[in-house]
Amino acid sequence: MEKTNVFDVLKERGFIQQVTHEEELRELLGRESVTFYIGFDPTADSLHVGHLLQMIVMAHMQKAGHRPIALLGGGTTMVGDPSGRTDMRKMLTLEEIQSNAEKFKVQFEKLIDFSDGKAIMDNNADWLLKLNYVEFLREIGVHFSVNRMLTAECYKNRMEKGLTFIEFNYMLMQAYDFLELFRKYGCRLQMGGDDQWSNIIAGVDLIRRVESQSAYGMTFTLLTTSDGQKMGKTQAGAVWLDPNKTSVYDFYQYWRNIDDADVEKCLSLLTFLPMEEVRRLASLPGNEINEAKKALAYEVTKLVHGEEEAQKAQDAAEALFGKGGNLDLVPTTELEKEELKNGMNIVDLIVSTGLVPSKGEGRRLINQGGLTLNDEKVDAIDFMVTMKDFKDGNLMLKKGKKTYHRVVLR
RNA sequence: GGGGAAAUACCCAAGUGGCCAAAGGGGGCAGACUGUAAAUCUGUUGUCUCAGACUUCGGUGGUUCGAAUCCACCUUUCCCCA
Repeated sequence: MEKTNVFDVLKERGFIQQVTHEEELRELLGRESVTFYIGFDPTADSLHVGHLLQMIVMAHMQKAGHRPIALLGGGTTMVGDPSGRTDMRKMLTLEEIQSNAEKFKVQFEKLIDFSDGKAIMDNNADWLLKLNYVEFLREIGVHFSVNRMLTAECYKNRMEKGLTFIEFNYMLMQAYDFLELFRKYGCRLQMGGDDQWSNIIAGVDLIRRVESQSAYGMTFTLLTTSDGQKMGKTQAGAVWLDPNKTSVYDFYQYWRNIDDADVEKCLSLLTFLPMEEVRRLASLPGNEINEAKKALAYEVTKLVHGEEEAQKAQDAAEALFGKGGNLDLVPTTELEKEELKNGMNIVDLIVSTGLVPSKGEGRRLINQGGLTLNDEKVDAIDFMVTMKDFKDGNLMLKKGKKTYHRVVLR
């Protein structure tokens, strides 16, 4: 059977947004093993859902026999990418950046096989931090036209809000990264989110100019909801891949609750389910679409947290919303028996579990009829919780329709 | 370097001496309707020992019985000129 070109796979699944030299690149990918890179700026101590998409692309590419380089932006983060934002990035210290980079590594390894040189991880701090300013300007700077840079999409909105010189340089640094990786590993292709387009073509042009060799760029669609919002944001902030920052249960629930309109997109971009299956699931009518959401939640959770955890999350969800099942992964707070001896005010309890951030909100929640304790609506803010409310040492709180929290006695 | 404008709650944005915990919108949360969806409608949205009290309008001082509102200085941002 003829091997499918990974280019076509990416295209069919809807990843590709923009490509340089489309025909040429497709042919190259079909012909030989290509080393490519995607950069990740360690601006936070965990990757999030937006990065997941990029990791999945790397995995698709690796499966097709290409060699990924996950480039940690230890150097570029010192400067800050102005693309896609209207304000300046917070400056991070070198220590913060390096510590974040370490955490990224662990998360990459879940999706990408770094054994036997099948994939590479590098950090641009290694070459960017020791650059000599004048040399850099003479070698790299000469190839950039400011006039042209100013017309780049990524600087457009910054022209109104203000752009500092340090950020303006980001593009040169990223272009230089590509050149460096080309020289070091023969890297021919840079991929990234669509907001990286300007930076990517800068690198492609630089290699073509300096080395007179062909280099390519490709961007993916940004993960957005049907109404154009960036996906992976909740009221509590980003959805993180680190289970300590976003619990596995919450992670599962995030996907389980995705809009109908976004199900197909997510399935095709964030899972490895075959496209026939994706289409079948996405076209389920009416409330059967929930099956697709379950599949999505399970698959994505499995990719990030492993099969066992995904199963537990699913069990927990079944237990809460359906019947039976294992409650292990439901968010839980432990309470000392001592603390309940004289009863505990319900408002204090929900604040201490983190279900609500303040007592004021707790009272409001109860007054509006939004709190349920063991399937019974709590109707008084002075309700006292006592030992009697625990069944087998368990007490189940529900905020609104679907936020559950378990309290167990120790 | 010179001139001008601005900083308000999660975000945008009104408010120019007491009636301001601060309009309006967005967002969030909850209720109804549902399919753990969307849309829609309703309520709510500083903190606390919620009757009442306390802390908020870039910062620090000042004027005043009383300041988000007036004054001084500081910080930051933007615009125009060089």
